[in-house]
Parts: sequence; structure tokens; C-alpha cells
Amino acid sequence: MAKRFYITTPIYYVNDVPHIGHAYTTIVADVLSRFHRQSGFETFFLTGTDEHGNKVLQAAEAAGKTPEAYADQISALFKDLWPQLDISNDYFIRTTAEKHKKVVQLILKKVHENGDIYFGEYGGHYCFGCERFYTQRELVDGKCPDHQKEPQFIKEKNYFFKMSKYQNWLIHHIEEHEDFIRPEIYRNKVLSFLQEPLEDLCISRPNNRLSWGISLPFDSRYVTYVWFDALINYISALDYPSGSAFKKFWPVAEHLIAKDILIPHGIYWPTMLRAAGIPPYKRLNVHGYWNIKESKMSKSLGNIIRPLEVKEKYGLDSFRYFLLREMAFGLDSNFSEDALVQRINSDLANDLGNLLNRTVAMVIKYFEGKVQSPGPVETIDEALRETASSVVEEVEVFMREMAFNKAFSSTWKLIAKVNQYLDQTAPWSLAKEKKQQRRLATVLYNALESLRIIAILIYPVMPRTGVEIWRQIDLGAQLPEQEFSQAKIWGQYRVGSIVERARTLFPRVDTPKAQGMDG
RNA sequence: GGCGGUGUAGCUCAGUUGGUUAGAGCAUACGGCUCAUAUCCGUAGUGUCCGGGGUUCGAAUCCCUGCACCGCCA
Repeated sequence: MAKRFYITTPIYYVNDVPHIGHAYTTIVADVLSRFHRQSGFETFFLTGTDEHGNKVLQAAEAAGKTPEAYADQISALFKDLWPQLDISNDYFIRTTAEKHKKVVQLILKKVHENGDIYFGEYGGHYCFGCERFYTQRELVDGKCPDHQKEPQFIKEKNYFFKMSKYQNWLIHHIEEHEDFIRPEIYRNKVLSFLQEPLEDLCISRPNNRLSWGISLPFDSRYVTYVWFDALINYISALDYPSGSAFKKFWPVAEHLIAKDILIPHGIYWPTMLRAAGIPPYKRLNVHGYWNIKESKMSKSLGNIIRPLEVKEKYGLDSFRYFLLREMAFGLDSNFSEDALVQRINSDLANDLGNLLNRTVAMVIKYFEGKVQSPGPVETIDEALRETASSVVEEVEVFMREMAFNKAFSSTWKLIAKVNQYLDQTAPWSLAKEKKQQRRLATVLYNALESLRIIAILIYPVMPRTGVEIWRQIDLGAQLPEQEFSQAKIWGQYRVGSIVERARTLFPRVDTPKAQGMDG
């Protein structure tokens, strides 16, 4: 059985510029992809942009552009951002791509022919800006909260998807598959949502009101609305129905989303797939929000965190590490520069960076940079090896569970253990005695070997740092191709390597109080 | 209004099925080392486990109730 892994991010809507939320989701997907590639999985990592709808059309008009040109421009903002955050996606899907539109129409046709799409009438308070209906309760002083305008009551005929027909099947499927939606709190939310009767889903808009969309194959007076367009990207990118990528990767599909789109992904999408005769995805992974200073991030509060600004100021790997270390997957977390600086100084500069630095410095000082072969194993060496081995095992389990905070806290147990090991074996004292040269060589070898392993463990989240550690300890640039299993085998580090003292891994951030980016 | 979540050390949080003196990291204080990015190692803490009531030999954990904050739904 081939080991395969398929991970998706949502496709991001192009009326918004990239912020920390987009960055987090995409970085998590990247870390998972790198980890699975390390673990020998054939991996497909998908991200992209959602480009239809009125908001895009209006923004295009405001900018004096065609919607095509405008979508190209904003889509490129995302596409160009990802390489700068070391995102290793295999494909970038756009909903305006021909291949996507074809699949959307194919699915619509299929579901329509199966009798699961019908024509009906719907009336309600409609906000043209949002291109959606509002309930009375959602309105603030009778006005749309986004546009501060009174919605109009309209009645119109539209196409509906018989979602209700698949409600029982879906409940059953979720109950049978414990891992279908995780963490559990989101699985429970979906199940409790399903306790009420599902309404059918309105899937069209008349094209005289919304022209920027994909035409219904069975009625050209309408375009499809939102979900039958956007969600289908996950299979159109794989060249559904006959593409080899679809056959290989769909059975192992895992989606990654923030909690705001739980219902579309947990309910609409599986029922759509069912109606189209496609098996459901394997798993939906749901994460929480990044709050800024205890409040929600929003344009109106002016507290948008821009990923490239953080990278510029603190470095990319630090940012990636912080995001994964600080958030318990599934829960909300707070982003603050103070917390980021604290992580950088204590975890990265003091613990990890300084460990590499002191180890390499001693090899240079005592052996002119050349790694000597180790001597007999002592009890304290054995304890270090055992810690390394148990940490590697824990990290593997935690990564599979998406418990990144635990995975890295575990990795840091090993880093602390090596610092402690150096303290207890005191190589600087051994260096003073001629007959302790072999013991000195052993201690330094063990520290370097630990660093080799640590680099493999941190590679998914901090690829640049991992590679830099390997370079400094003369293991070359092969870390990205290194199997995770190599972290499990002690003693891989080559005797005779020439270590190199290069740049500081993480400079300490000494500003007493960081400010500017979040306030 | 209905449902759900959260409330534990100064801060961020762990605490499995109820079981000894409630934990980790950071921050703080003191001590040690000097290879290292004034870094590292060790020691020390401090807690009305949101309030009240109950079950139990025993409750942060289970039940009831109140308060605060958050989310989803109507």
C-alpha cells in the first residue's frame, strides 16, 4: 500500500489581502507536507484563490479594471507571497481556470441529472453588496452590518441542491468515522448542527445580477453561487474525473480550514460529493483564530498582521515557529510581538542557537574543527541517547495528531537535555587533561549527533534553520531529502566532519518593548 | 432564548477513566560553570484549581446552582 498524503488549504477570496490567518493555515499545511515527505509519503499540497462573485466584480470596477485583470492581480499577491514564506505547495488552483470551470459544470450536470437540483422560489432581505440574504436578526438597525445599507426584500427563482436528502447519510458517516472531523469539538458542532433538519442549499444567482461566475450547464440564465464553485477546487485541481492525481490522492484527501467555514466543509461538501457519486474526503482539520490583543482581527480595528512585515522584522523561521508552537491546534490564540520576541529569545536564541554555537565553538577550539571518533559509551551518554529516541517517537506521534505545540515542546526537551549534558560532562574541563581527549571527543560527538537529529525534527517548521545547522556541522545541504527515520538511528553523524563557525542562527531581540506591528 | 465551550501560579497554558504534598514553560530571586548569542546548569517558590452547595473514604476532575467571558444557532 503506497503511502500518500493530500492536504489542501481553503482557496482564498481575492478581495482580501493576505494576513496572519491565511499565513497560519498555509504554513500548517506546509509543515504537514514537509513532515509527510520526510516520512516517505508521496505528497500533494494544494492552495489557490477563489475569484468569482460580486465583491470581486465591484472591486474591479472601482479599480477601473476588468474582473479578469483584477482577479489576476490579487491572485498573484497570494501566489507570489507563498514562496516568500517557504510554502512548498505542489499546485496553485484558480477558480477562473478553464480546467476548474469544466469540472464545476460537470458536477452540476451530474447532480442535476440525478435529480438532486431543483428550481424553486425564495424570498428574503437581500444585500447586494454581500450578495446574500440576511435574516432579521443578523441586521443591525435594519441594516447590513458590513455595508450599513438596508437590504431589499426580493423574491426570485433559483436552483436548489437537495442537501436534506443526504442528512441521515452524513450523520451516519460522521458517527462511523471518528476522525472525519477533528478536533472533536468541531465534530460535535457539526453533529449538533445536524440535529436540526437541514435546509436545501441555494446554489445559483441570476446572471443579470451576478455575471462574474460559472454558468449553470442546464440554464444559461444563471451562474452558480459560491459553494458549488469554490469547494470543487479540491477535485478540479486533481483533474477529476480521470486524472491520475485524482485517483492517487483523493482517497487520502485532508482539508485544513479555519473554524469560520466549518459548516460548508463539514456539511455542504460531503453531501455534494455524495450526490455526485464521489466518495467523501478522508478528514477535515479545523483550527481556531489568531486574536490580536484579545480582540478579533479586523480591518476596521486596523490590527491586521501582515506576514511579510513580521518576516522582515523577525525572520521567517522565527515567525513560522511561533505560529505553530504557540497555538494549540483547534483553539484560538493571541498574537503579540512581546510573545513572539520571548519565544525568539528563549527558545530559539538561548536554547537552540546557543547550543549549536557552543558545540561548534568547542570542536573548533579543541580539535581545530575536525570531529574525532567517539570512545566508550558511559551512563550519561546512554541517557542522552534514550532522551533523543523517546523525543523522536513523541514528535512523530504529535505531528500526526497535529499537536504542533506538543511536538515542539518535546523537541525542546531534547535541546534542554543536550545543554544539560554539556554542563554535566564539562568538555572545557576535559580539554585541560591530556588523557581525557577521547572522552572529550565522545562528548562533542554526542552533542553534534543530537544536533543532527534536532535539525531533522525542526526541518518541517524551520526549513532554513535546519539546513543551516546541517551546513555548519558539515552534513551538506541534503536535509530536505533526509528521511525522518534517520532521526531514529543514533550514530549517523560522520567522524572526520569539519565543522564551520558561521552566522548566528537567531540573534537575540533586545528591544525592551516591541511595538509597532500590533498597535 | 436554545446548545456548546472556557474560567488552574505574575503571564501562556498541561492536568488521561475522581486517588498521595496540583504541574510545565516564560518571567522573578539566589547559587554554580565559563565552551557559548550576558548564553547554559541547579535550587526556590508562591495557587480560595471562578463562587456556593452536594455525592464520596477521597473532587481541579462527577452532580446541582450562581457569576464572568467566548462561540454557534434561532
